[in-house]
Amino acid sequence: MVTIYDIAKRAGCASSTVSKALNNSNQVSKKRKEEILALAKEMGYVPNSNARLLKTKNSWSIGILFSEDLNIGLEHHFFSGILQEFKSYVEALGYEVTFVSKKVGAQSLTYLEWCKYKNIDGVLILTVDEDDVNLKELTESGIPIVTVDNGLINVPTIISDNFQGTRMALEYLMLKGAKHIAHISGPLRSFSAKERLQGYKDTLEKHAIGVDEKLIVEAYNYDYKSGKNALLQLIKQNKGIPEAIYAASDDIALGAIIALRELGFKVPNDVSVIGFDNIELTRYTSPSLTTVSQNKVMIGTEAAKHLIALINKETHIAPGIVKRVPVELIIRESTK
Amino acid sequence: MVTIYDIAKRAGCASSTVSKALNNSNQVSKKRKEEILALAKEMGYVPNSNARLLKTKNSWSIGILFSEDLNIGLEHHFFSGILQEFKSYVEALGYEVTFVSKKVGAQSLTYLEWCKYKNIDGVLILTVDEDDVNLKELTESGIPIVTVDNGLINVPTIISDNFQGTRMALEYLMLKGAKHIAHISGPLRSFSAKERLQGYKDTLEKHAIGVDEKLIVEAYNYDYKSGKNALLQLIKQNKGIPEAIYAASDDIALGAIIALRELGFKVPNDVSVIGFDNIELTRYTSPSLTTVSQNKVMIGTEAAKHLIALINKETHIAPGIVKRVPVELIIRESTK
DNA sequence: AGAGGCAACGAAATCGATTTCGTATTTTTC
DNA sequence: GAAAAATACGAAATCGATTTCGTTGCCTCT
Repeated sequence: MVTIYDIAKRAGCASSTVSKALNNSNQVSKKRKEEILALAKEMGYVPNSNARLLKTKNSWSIGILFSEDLNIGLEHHFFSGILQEFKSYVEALGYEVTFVSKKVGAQSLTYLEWCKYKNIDGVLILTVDEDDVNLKELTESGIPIVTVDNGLINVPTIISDNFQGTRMALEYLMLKGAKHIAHISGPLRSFSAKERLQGYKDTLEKHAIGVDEKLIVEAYNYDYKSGKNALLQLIKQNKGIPEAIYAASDDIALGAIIALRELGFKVPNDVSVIGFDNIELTRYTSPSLTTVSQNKVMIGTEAAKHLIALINKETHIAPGIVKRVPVELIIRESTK
Repeated sequence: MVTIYDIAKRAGCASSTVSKALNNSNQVSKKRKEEILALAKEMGYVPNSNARLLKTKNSWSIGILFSEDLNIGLEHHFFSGILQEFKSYVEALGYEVTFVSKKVGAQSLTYLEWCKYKNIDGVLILTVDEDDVNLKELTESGIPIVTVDNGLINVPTIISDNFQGTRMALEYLMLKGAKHIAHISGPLRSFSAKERLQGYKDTLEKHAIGVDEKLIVEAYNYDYKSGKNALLQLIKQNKGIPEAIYAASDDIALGAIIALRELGFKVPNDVSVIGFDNIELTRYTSPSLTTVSQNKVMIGTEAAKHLIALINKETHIAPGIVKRVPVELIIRESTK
């Protein structure tokens, strides 16, 4: 490993001069600079981040909190899509993105300890167990943090406009003549699931339609199987199928459609179904799915922008929802 | 930030003693150790990774090379699934996982420079542009590296058994009576696509069936649209449809099925289709897809194991394929 | 009792950068 | 041409850990 001392020796100057030259300080003459830069290149010099950061602190690195304790992995297109955009944005600014861990070698650390240990500049919370005892310590530490699609107290949050999306979905179904619209909600430990359920109730109310609790079922998870089970439950509860179903996610909607098909019902002829997410494949299913599209690109980008602003102290920590990202209704074949 | 000096002051001893106590050295008495540990906890001491690594080198961190130059993002279930497993495995051992970048602040670096700068212990190459000029420099640097599903020269590779998978798919179709089996290959710049194409030719040969070039088309990408286009091309080339199609990925297969349906053909009655990957939703499509399942869990885990072994020098760098991960044929409704 | 060995600790060097401050040289100003 | 100011550089401190090596005191053994 070649160091600034090696360069200094060959250049016949002090290491401090080399450091200044490499940092383009105006305390060193143009001639010297060029000479030192050339030498550094020739000798294959690469700075040592540890030595540098020991002095300068700010690490140019951002931690991603992606807890696997929940059943949501990186495979989940929604989160991985957001992460992708977030990563692109911050990397272009010169930040490294790294996963927040709980261990270093044999030693266990809390999230906060790990972040301090690594001198992390900021954290994006993607998924996390809200009851994790170590979470609060982190969110109250003063380290810049943002989160997406989450109901974390005191953390700036970027989230889709679940109310607007729900309203658009329901009003579209109403426009097409549906009177009794069921809702398969997401698991209600999820913040977005709660918002969509609330949006469902609000919209019905707005249209002077009473909420029929029998028309609401909760899916156990955001996946196909839960969608299937929820649909069976829905039918049992109502002794038949409603005219239309608004599901809290595409996976749930697709699961419900499969179940409907197995029971001999036709979508959309017997029942219309709307999902939420607009995952890519919903264009290709049969029938293709009418759904509320979440803007992963914008969510990821806005999260990045906000976090960077916090890091640069261009904004202060405003707990709660700092940005509602608009959604879009994509009309396809699963609604008539 | 509390340092070992702060602790030393309160404990009435030297900083070196504190360091030894924290590292459980046997050069310090049990009584002192306990006293210092207690103080450290009370004072909220967290070590400084930069100071530590400056002396000790090994960083306990592993870089992920995930180039976005290709059209493959983190959303791609295959790669994100592998990453997920890899991450779990190495994090449990105390490694941090971080994305290899090309910038630090305003400064641009090559992959290798970045890894040296960060003192990275090892690298997993997930996706990368094989023609990137900076890639060779990295792979020849001597830093422990593994890659998956790739044809990188001189890099230990973990990959699915594409030959076995292809043979199983084709022999199943033959068993069901298909004589003329077409192949929609993946983009041939992809290593796996090449292997699957070769497997196709080998298997036909083994069964004394001549290879009909008209029955082979290359999809432009691993996605639905390319599958659709490839199918149209296939029909044009053959002035009709073959009895069966073996597609190099599920996305391609689904695209082909959509195209077939739009043209009025029934799957599997008019034509059988087999995919490759076993992405989760293929169980739920209509018809559900017969496919060759790739074992993402095993690929991710094996890649992790191999990289750790390289880091610990328990094995030496063996360029080329170090592990063929078995695949499995999942029979569903898209074949008759 | 004296030699040898061990346990427990501290002083100081070290890792590789950045940064402050002092000094010598050159340039500007009146 | 002398004083003032700007420029270019180096010495040394610093960041916060680890590690080597030397020193002390105490115990053991003959």
